[in-house]
Amino acid sequence: MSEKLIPKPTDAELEILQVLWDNGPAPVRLVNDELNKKREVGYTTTLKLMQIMHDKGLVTRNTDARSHIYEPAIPKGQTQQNLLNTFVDNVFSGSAMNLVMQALGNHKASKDELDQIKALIAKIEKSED
Amino acid sequence: MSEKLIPKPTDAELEILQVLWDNGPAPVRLVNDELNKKREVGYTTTLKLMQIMHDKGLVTRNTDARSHIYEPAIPKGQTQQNLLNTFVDNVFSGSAMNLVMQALGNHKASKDELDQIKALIAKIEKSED
DNA sequence: CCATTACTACGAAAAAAATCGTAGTAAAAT
DNA sequence: ATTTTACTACGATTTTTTTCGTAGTAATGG
Repeated sequence: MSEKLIPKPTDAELEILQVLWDNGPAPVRLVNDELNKKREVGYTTTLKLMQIMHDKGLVTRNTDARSHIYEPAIPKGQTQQNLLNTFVDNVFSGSAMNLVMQALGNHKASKDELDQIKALIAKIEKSED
Repeated sequence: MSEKLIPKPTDAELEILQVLWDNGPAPVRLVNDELNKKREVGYTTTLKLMQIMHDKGLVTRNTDARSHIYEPAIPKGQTQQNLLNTFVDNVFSGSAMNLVMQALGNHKASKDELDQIKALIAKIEKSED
């Protein structure tokens, strides 16, 4: 028991998680450098955020070395799924299908991608018999 | 010039927009009643938010009658699309297909829904020749 | 009429999120 | 060994979002 509830990451926190997912475990310096490729952020801002994320349980860290190494506490896919569920509720009144239709309709998908989706659908249909 | 940029609605603002989209143009009272079916919110809170939304250009209003009638300034589908784009960028690194796959994979879709998607895909494929 | 009710306007407080400066200290460089 | 550099810690500020109280006023009912 005492399952600690890990909160939904905020937008700024999500940016940091993206860097960690893409680059693997990393120190603040690297994360901050990555963020600064997109927009200007102070080092201590990033540091503070990552410390907060650690408090919240969004990341774990190894403090053996002087520069602490952070990594996501929750796998990318699972976090995406959580955020997706909330988003579907908030924006599409809970209808994932509406979201899919809208996403499919407005982003142009390549033939490969469409094939992938068809394959996935086929798989779902098969497993549902 | 001076194209007024309409900002992304916040979460609380989105709840209000949902009510307006579902119910059509409505006064604050109705919106607040609807919100209170889900959670407790004070009337003046809702009023203030809707006034702010009006300032931001998210809603228009008719002030002829004593109780002002609000309506969304932007159609539901377009707002959903905007939010979807931001969400895809933030959470799926810009890949709408990844999002679709995840949404399809984890929400169980009914046969009808899958058929709808297949039809949509077929349509997309046809139009792409 | 007068009292009650139902609105809007608006300031301001409370809460949540993001940003940064300063202090302290270990490591590295000279 | 002294200076410079590179970190963490942490308080505090700023910005954004959400919430609400109070005041003023038009409409409504008795």
